[in-house]
Amino acid sequence: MNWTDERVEKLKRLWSEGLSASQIAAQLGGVSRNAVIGKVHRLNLPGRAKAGGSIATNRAAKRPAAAAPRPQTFAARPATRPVARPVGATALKEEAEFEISQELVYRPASNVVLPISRKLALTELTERTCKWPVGDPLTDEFHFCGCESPDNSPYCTYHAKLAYQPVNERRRPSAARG
DNA sequence: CCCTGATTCGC
DNA sequence: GCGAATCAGG
Repeated sequence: MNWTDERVEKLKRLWSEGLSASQIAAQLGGVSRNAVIGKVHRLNLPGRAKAGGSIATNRAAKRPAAAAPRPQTFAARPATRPVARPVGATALKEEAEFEISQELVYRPASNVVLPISRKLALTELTERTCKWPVGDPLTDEFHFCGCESPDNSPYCTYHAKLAYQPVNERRRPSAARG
């Protein structure tokens, strides 16, 4: 993944908007935050005052990302009857949930930077956009990640890494030692 | 420890 | 020029 003019411009824009290097790396895809920082310096872009400097800046910059629809817990509650949920839900929906029920609930790994979903519809996807589905296909909220996907990957860097992990497969509590 | 950017240095 | 490794800080 090389620094095309396009990507450099995006880098400049996001950097000037105050996104952190790791955030920018997530948006660009295919590069590490170190790569972003290195490039920023080579471009002689204005730095961030002092290292870690104003975290306030970073926090503020992050907010939009948080506001964006987190690729929220995308999977599915077990067949155990849907808890209290807006019952606009149809029988069809319940059926769908039943079929995919694996007793798995996916959540983003804690140490992974979420890309900001571009919320593309199916018809808006191209070969270069992440095709990771977000949300419930039976609602209007449903969309695709749409972030730039590196290489020939169908997914952005984040989703390609399978950042989603089944909660119940994470870290056994004890495995006691001694 | 989590995160941040800064710097170094082999490639 | 690039970016992993490392450093220094919040």
